[in-house]
Amino acid sequence: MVAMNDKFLKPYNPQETEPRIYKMWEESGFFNPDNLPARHQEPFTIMMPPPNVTGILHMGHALMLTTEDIMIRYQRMQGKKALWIPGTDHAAIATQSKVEKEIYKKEGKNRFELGREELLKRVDQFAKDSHDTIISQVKTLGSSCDWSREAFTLDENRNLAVRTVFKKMYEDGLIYQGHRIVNWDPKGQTTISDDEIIYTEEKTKFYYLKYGPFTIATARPETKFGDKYVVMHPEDKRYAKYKHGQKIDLDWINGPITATIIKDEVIDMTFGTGVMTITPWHSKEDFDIAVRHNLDKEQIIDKYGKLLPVAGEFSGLKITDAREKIIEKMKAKGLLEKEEDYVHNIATAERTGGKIEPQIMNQWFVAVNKPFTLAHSDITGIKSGTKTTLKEIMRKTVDQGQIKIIPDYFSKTYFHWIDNLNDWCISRQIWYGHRIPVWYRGTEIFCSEEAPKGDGWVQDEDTLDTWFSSALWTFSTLGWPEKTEDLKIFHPTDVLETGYEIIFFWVARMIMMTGYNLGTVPFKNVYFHGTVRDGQGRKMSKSLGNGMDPMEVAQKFGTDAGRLALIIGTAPGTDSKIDENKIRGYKNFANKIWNITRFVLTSIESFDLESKPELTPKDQKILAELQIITKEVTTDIDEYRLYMASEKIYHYIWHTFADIIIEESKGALNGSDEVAKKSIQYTLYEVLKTNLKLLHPFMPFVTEEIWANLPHKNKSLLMIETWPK
RNA sequence: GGGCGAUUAGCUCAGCUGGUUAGAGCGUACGAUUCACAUUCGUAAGGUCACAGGUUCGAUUCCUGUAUCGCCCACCA
Repeated sequence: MVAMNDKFLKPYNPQETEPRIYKMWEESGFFNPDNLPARHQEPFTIMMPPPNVTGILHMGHALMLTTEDIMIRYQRMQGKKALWIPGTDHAAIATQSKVEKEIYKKEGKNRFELGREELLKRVDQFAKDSHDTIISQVKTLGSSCDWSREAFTLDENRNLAVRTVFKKMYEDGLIYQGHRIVNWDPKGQTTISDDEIIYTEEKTKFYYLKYGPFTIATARPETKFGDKYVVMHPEDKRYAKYKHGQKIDLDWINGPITATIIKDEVIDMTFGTGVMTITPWHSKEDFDIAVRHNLDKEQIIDKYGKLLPVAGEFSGLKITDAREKIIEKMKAKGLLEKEEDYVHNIATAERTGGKIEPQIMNQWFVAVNKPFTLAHSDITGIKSGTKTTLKEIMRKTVDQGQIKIIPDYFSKTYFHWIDNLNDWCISRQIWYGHRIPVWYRGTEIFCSEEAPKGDGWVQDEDTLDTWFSSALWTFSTLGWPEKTEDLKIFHPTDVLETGYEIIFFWVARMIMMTGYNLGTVPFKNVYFHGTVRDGQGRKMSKSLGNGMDPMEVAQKFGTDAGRLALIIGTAPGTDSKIDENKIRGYKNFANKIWNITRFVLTSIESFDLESKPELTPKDQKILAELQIITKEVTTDIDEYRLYMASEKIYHYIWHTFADIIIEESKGALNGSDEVAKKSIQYTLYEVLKTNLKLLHPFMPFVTEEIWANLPHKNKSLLMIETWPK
């Protein structure tokens, strides 16, 4: 006799169930692969892309965590030694600027008034609070990750990894210091990398200025004070009478100067007047021209965005204030020929919104094209002990198929980026982050993991780009540079699951750093998920007020429902839309399977679970079809088609199991044929059990709760049950 | 300016390597339901698979071009 738990008489209650089940999982210890039963030998690893400690999780995080949890739960049930390491990211600039803004709002102080030590104290506290919130949210979403191995990109172990890598690359000449043109953010008071720039359209004036016998066009007259080179294309017939290197005296903004003619092929003869003057200190293109012809470079704008003494009477003015005044003066001097309206893209800093002012500064860079010897290599196409470059590592690993990108078309984007890649500026003039492990004493310079002995050494003030430590994530989380057992077992990892928007920031740099430090790949597969949008396809944002809080979803509909709503219909790499109706549908589905269980358990009350009755042909057919579905679902998950797998299970449970199998079972259940009755009782229970297993990775809570209340003996937690064949 | 992707039922999308009547979910319409279901079940609605060519015995599915939309990259002074 089988007694049904009374709880099935009421509708499924996710709010009560989910926290209780999560606690049970945690206490079981099975999130940690070391505690799994002996059959779990072959490793399967995912490193969680660490959420920034800048706030709370959004639906994008929920999609990420759900996708990864499905993969991990599935592999765990497949008998893999499944490891999913969770963590958080200090997100240097993002976090510091957020805290800075708050302090300024409340106390009216900027970071320089506060001081390095005090600011770091505040940021640390903020990061800690934020971390705690995030962790509890990750748990609410059902993530079966190993909390005993949790990591933070700025903790001691990760810092050691960073220092170790820096030193090694410094000694290999792959990290170098140099006066080069960088993206300076006057608002954030730091450099940023090319990838942290966002271009926004700006309407402005385009001025045509008389420069001796020439007319030059510019949108930025305030940078023109020091311009003493005038550049044109060598084949431009209009200017054929001027010779390269020729000197010309002319009257400029603040009086007479001597200009030098430069001929260079980068000039576009069709744009403007085909002539331009250059400002090498504040323009990448101009800088390149200056380097090519060995020209002088002069700084015009300081790091606060103010004009330097070279601007004469305009010295000390902010560039925006100076512009009009300069134009007035030029007009008065008769140097302004005409002005036009003009729309162009200006570079702004992603985090602060500051207008980027290129500057020549002494910064640290990673050389991506410089050859070095890779001592040990498991990378296809690069032999151990041969010369290679970081760029080649990035290219070969994907090109040769050692890393598979899903969906495949993103590899095109990836290669395109690599082709245009320049050296990576890694130093930042902010305080929150990994401090550069370099010390100076007079003209001496010292780089190592630890500070040098002796007096008078001063450490470099700068910190590293946050992506530097992120780039080490797959191996720094496993204990590198120690040669740990974990590293041996779990690396390379199996899947990197992340958003396509960080393919360059993170994915490429992980490949580069892992190739360089370990001579291998960080992961075998990259799975990109898309952006989660609202029901109308708009990006969720605070200003639109259309954001959806995963915690509210969990509260209102249950995490399981939210998970399924995020996964079904979401092919890798494509954006997905989600609204409450969709989630409500899957909440009903959770209740549907709850009721199916109720029906099945009521129907088998007289059945002996230990027996294996003779099956009717009809029931044999049902079980055979179930096996086909099982195979299809398994293949879909193996090939990362989670959206298909989940939909198939959903469809099978609702429209085959409930609508057909159960409906048609009623006759036999209520009939007098004992053989048919026993047969369908057995079949119903088998179908239920298999479906719970198939559904578990997708809807872990409701399935585990039902499983716990099934009457058969010798069962373990559903999360470590064997995946059906 | 360069690159990538999308265009399939009212809406949101599937359709993997080309093949009999092109699918799902939601929505809509009608009907049935206190017999597992804070409901559920059944039935239905007639989409030139953006457009134009091509390859093929045969294309929504492959190729070329066009149009519209979206995303990414980019130093046009």
